[in-house]
Amino acid sequence: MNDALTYLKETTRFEPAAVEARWTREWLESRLFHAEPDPARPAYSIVIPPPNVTGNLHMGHALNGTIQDVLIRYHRMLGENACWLPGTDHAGIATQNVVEKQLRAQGLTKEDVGREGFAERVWAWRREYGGNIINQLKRLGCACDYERERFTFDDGYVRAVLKVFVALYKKGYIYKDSYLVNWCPRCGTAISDLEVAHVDDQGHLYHVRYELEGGGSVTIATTRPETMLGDTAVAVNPDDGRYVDIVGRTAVLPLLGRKLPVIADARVEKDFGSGALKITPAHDITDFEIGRDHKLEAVQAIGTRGVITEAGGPYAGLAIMEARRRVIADLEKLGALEKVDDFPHSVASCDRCGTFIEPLISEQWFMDMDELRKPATEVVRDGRVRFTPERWRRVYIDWMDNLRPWCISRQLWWGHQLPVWYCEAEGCGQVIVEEEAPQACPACGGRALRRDTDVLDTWFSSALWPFATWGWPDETPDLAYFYPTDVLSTAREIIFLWVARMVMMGLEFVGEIPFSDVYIHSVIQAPDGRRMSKSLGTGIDPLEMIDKYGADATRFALLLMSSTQDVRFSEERIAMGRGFANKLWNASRLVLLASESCEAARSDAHQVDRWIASRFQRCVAAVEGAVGSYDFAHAVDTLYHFVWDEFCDWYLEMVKPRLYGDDEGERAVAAGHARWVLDGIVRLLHPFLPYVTEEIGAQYGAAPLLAAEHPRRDDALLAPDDEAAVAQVQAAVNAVRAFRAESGVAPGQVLEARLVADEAGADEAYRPYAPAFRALARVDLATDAVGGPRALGGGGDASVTGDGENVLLVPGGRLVVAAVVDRAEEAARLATQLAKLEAEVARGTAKLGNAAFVEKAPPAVVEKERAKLAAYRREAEEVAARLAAVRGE
RNA sequence: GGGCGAUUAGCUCAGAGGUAGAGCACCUGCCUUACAAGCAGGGGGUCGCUGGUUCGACUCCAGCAUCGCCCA
Repeated sequence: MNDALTYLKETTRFEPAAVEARWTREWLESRLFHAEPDPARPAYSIVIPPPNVTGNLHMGHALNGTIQDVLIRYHRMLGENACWLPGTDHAGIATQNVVEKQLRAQGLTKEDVGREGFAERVWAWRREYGGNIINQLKRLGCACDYERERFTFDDGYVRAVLKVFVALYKKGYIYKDSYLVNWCPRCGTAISDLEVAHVDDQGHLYHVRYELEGGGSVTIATTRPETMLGDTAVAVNPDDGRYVDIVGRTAVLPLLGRKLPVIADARVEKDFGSGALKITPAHDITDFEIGRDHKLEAVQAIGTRGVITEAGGPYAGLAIMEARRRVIADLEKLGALEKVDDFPHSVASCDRCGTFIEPLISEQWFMDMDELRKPATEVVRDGRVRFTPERWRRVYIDWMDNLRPWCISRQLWWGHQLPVWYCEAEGCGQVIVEEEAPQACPACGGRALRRDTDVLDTWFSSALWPFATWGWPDETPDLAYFYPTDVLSTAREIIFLWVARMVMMGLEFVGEIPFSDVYIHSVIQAPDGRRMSKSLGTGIDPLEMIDKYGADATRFALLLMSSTQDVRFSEERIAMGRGFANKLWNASRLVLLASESCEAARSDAHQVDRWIASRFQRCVAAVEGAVGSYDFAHAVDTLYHFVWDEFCDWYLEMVKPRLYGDDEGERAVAAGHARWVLDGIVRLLHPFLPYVTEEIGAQYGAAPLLAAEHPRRDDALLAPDDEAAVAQVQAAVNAVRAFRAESGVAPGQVLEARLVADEAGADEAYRPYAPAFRALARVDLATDAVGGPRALGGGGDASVTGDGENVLLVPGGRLVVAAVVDRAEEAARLATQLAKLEAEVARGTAKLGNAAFVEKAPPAVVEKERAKLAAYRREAEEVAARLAAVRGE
């Protein structure tokens, strides 16, 4: 016996760890995952939604990686030239935070090492850890074209980013403006709306009285009393009768004494608090807009580090919360604090670090989206870009319809620095925006040029991912061949972060959509239904699951879990996946060891062979349909049940007698067919469970399966008659098994049985299955054609009422099983059976007794009910007769 | 505040206008030569609530409740 056979024979459990390591290595070494443009074949391409370079694989990545891998392997096996491009984005804030933390551990700040030194350290960090997440995908079995791995800071990519910036600037879409932005005092940068998280907080609503010049007062309500240091007006709604008289008067800001005009503006909600609003244009978006329209001064009371500025007078230098406490205390002393209510509200915080966001007026670069969004919305409206599940389409369109200018500048040291230079020459003020650093000012010739220190939002560069990764702006063969890509598979919040921006940029710069399908996958929650997150301690590491159960098992479970919008993580399902991989491995051992040397060869000589071939076609069709509609849960569920329930539990059990029989020719036919089915299963399953299938395929020379052909459905192999016949045999075997278990007949005991057919020929259908009955039900089956229905227990047929004989109703007749059973137990068994049958008869009688049903239901449904009722009646009568006989009546 | 989704067995989830399903857990019996990570059998659910449509609703419609997510 050779080594391979010994391995197969001795490995009674599929052990993933060693197998996975070996195949991962071989796959990578063989460059199997690599693809090159080949005009002779259709392209199928996916770009990975680039994970954060500082990230580690979490469940969402694992699910998304599995989905993309299924698609890539599936399409590759269909003969398409499939390429999955991996990579990471440079994650401005996150990476800067990581490296700053590293510096802090050495007692340094980024200012200590300088901007260039800092960049060097980021690159050093990236060289060491930046490959983590992509390497983790390898453990999942992901067939990425790793040779094509890209990073948003690759040289070519940087060129693309600068080109896009310059082009959009020259079109007038990108501009610099002073505007209220979300400012993170801890990160020290502006961030976009999408980087702001809203968290519920139990706050307070402070009612503060502002005196009016010339007598009287107005009471305003605010949740952030410290911002009053930046107040420049008091506003009321023009329709608010309570306040019409004071509009145009002047209020006096308590504590600072600043004079505030009382203005009327429709944006003030009459129902909020007292109906009068303090206006702080520098620190609130609504106030900013009101201030702009009323030409109010914007007093910046809070600085970029979250500290009160000089404008705050005696409070200058205080941190925000401390300033709030002092302001409240001082207002109280003044008697200006009228009351404080509990007030639950939501607070904006930085998505990255959790610090409360300060809306702040500052000079930033913005990108106007008005022109870009129109075509990007249109391609979704007209279906050129499809969303699955379809409901996300509207989410995309709604978001697009409400787009505001995008703040694209960040005050970070890690990112694509703006290609913007300012001429420092006295009185020149020229702004130069070019891809290449200018030598001199084109306006005045001055050589003193200062580059803008801001960098671009990471998503500005990620938006170019579907085409910059293929070599754009150069017109590369890769770009021509692989773009547009086929599908972007991602999480729902990414619809805004990337999907929308990728579509806009793809249309603007390549003139084509970046992908035709967007698949939005499930969110995997913690087992208790909470969000899976590291900070909550609810995260579950997919790599631990892979270590414990194997990559195939993990993939299987993730796919099975991926059916709805949110789904709870279930480790049991991973165990289920492990069981499945093991089952498949063992079924393969049976087939391969039963026929050490034979070729897969389909045979249609036996009904059971035709049956499994037919069932397999149905499975292939179901998988094809499921993958085609991104319904991965159904695909794996179908495969699981076909392999386990039909192939293992029925087909292999029924084919065993032939596989182990004396007839050599018959053995070869059975083994050849079993191998044919096994090979089909292995190829069909490969995109889902790549490791175990590859390991099995290698045992008979089919590996690498990625280069094999995916099974195509062949309707010529569908055999409904054979399926119906085998279903009868299954029902008969089940009847015997149930009888044995319920009657306490020893499992090992072989029983004699005769089939009494109701209809001529019914026994013939069973005759070829005598060996199967012995193997599956442990009965020696003799068939006995007696023709025509006959009553039981009427005294005319002693054989079916004799002692030690038991009648089981099976399709097409009755099975008379010889077994001495306890009469009382048998009577109880029959009584239970009779009760069930009588209940069915009652149900059917009632239904057919309903005139409305008979009149209005489709005739086929009524007919079906009638037939069922007749069958139940007959069975009930027979069981009743048998029961009477057993009871000796 | 707006939107989306979920609510089915003890748990995690499928399903679907015509008699409720799986895996795990549980009970009974089996180490039957591929697999005890297995095999066979079994118990267990007024399908969140209230109305409506229909001959018939777990399924379709409306409202409500609870939970979750996304957006503001």
